[in-house]
Amino acid sequence: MRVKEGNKEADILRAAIKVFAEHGFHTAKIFKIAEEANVATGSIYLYYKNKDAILATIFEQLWESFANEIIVLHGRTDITPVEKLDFLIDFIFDTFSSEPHLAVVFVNEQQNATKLYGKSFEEYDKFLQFGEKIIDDGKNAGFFNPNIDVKVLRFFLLGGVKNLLDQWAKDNKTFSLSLLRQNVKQILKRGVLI
Amino acid sequence: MRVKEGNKEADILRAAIKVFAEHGFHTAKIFKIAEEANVATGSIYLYYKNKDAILATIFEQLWESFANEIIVLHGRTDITPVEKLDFLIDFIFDTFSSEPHLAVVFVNEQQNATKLYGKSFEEYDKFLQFGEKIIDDGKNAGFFNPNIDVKVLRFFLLGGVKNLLDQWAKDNKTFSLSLLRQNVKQILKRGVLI
DNA sequence: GTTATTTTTGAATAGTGATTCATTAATAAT
DNA sequence: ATTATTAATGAATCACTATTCAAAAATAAC
Repeated sequence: MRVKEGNKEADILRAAIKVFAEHGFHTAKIFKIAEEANVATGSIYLYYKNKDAILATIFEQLWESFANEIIVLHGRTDITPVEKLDFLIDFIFDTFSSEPHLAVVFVNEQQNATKLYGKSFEEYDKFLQFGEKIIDDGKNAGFFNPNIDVKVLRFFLLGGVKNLLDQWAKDNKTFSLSLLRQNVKQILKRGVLI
Repeated sequence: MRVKEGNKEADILRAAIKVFAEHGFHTAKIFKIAEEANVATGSIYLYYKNKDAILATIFEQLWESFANEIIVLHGRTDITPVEKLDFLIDFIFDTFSSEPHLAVVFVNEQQNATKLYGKSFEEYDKFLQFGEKIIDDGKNAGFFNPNIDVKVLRFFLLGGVKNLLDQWAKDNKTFSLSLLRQNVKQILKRGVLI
């Protein structure tokens, strides 16, 4: 009996992230992903049902990781809601700075991914839900301005961070990510006025 | 001699914005756009070279409008840089709230549009460039915090607003846009802390 | 009413690339 | 060494849809 060597499933996913980032989901060729993963075209279908399933897996894993992190943060009692937001921003920046291709896919292919069913929705919803809780806690504890709508903050922050990371990844990482995240935290907390 | 009736070119563009918003650029069918515009499939090619060209035109027109607005704002001497930012946010919100489909296309198809050459780059660059100028002016005049990187602010703000509008459009416009824009302005200026 | 000119149509074409599957390769078991 | 079983291959298939273009329709000019 023959046995599997290496981890082709992971190789393919890694390759797909790269190719999706470079070409976009729809213009990315399965052939190119196979090449990048050092497998034959057909092998991809041994590990993934089809092209859509590859994208779905990328988002599933990503949102799962984000949801897990935010749930842990929400549960902590040793830090304030303000610090929780800080750590969340750190986590997002850390994730994408170690995988720039993933940042690009995350920003550009959400729409395509949204069309596919599955676990990704659950985890994404969880992420939003606990983000909302942290902000509500922050309001109740008197840290955050109660006039600011929680949905607005949630989407504005997420969208702003996503766009920044996308630009950073496309700009070949020329500007410093740590400056970037400092700035985001500052804008968020204090605004831009003197 | 036969003469053109109506404005098919504009009809097609309008239809394309709708179909692109609903299905995404790559899964949008030319046939569907034609149907939506009440023309035959082939007629589309009398007015646009190909599918790409339709998307390019959408972005060209949009960025041209944004660039024009920001240039006028930048030139005004009767308002402060803070007010200029305010008005810019208003302009963006006004544009997209009157055309929700356009908001969705704008958010999701930028990557596809970026691949196409042409005027759109120029106008987009102009937009960013004058945005930068307004912020620099604001720093020099002592309104804005000089520690905040102008590129960060620019992309963060743009990304945040884009994401908000996208959610708003997809959410069938259930929440109030004017609340939304108030919140954005407030977060931007004062942050979220009390 | 006929002709000339321009617009519009929509079925046929043609290119593309995702997916399949018959074949080959590799290893384990005996 | 042989057989059984699973992994991997990649050329062939097949579905899909953007684009083309020959024909039809509409109007203007006379």
